[in-house]
Amino acid sequence: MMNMDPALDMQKASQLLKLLGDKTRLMMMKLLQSHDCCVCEFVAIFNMSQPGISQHLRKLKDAGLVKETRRGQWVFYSLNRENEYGGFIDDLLKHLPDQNERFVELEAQGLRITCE
Amino acid sequence: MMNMDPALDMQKASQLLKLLGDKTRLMMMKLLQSHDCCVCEFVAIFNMSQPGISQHLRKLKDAGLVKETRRGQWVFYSLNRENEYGGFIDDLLKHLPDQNERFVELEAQGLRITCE
DNA sequence: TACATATATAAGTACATAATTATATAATAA
DNA sequence: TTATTATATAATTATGTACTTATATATGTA
Repeated sequence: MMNMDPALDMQKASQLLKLLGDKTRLMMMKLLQSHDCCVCEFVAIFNMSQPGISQHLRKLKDAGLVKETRRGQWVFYSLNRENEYGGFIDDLLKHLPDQNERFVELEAQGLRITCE
Repeated sequence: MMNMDPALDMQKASQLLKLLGDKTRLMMMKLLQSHDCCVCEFVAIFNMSQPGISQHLRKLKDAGLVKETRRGQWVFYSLNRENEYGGFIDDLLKHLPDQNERFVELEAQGLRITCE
């Protein structure tokens, strides 16, 4: 049978799984599947300090799973679709429950950043 | 879109990923996909003490991912195919490289336990 | 300019984790 | 029975991790 991730060895796979084996980071990835997010939105969603959020995002970025883009005073994070393990990650995330509700809540609180 | 694992919430998913985010346990699961294994075979495969192996197996068992069966003096471990998160686990493991080579090596060293 | 907002980094801390060695338990063989 | 093999558990230790608060940096605004 064809191996669809020839570069995904045990070492790399376990690193990725460890990274996603944290509830906050896993949910960040699921959220980013539907919307880009800035740091302050994550701070509003998770019950955690801003530095805590930034540190989780840094780990995801270091692993190549997300990208950051500054837009004005905000830094937006998005999935890195060019990541070589994207197929693995997608296959994993598709098993998780949709989190769009979180964005609806944000909107309701007026905390959604649109940033023209 | 249908969610195929209605019971797999973020909490549970991150627990499972953390469990598999260890190289030894991840490889154990991949090995068990093709062959049941007794503890001493794992000890021969991994460069780790016997208690270390037993402790990893315990965690996999506590999470319901594997089952144990005593056969004579050996305790064999196998995948728990009735596990409610089996679909998630399978989807994950299918991305990993086949490990049958390890069993070939074991056989060559005369360390494979067949246990009639 | 000075001030406010958004984000990142540094430092510290509590806790979790994965390994080890020592020991206990269970099955088998002599 | 005693000894041997296989496995599990207990105790310990070193390291890693996920937070926190404090501070630095960068952007935007008055």
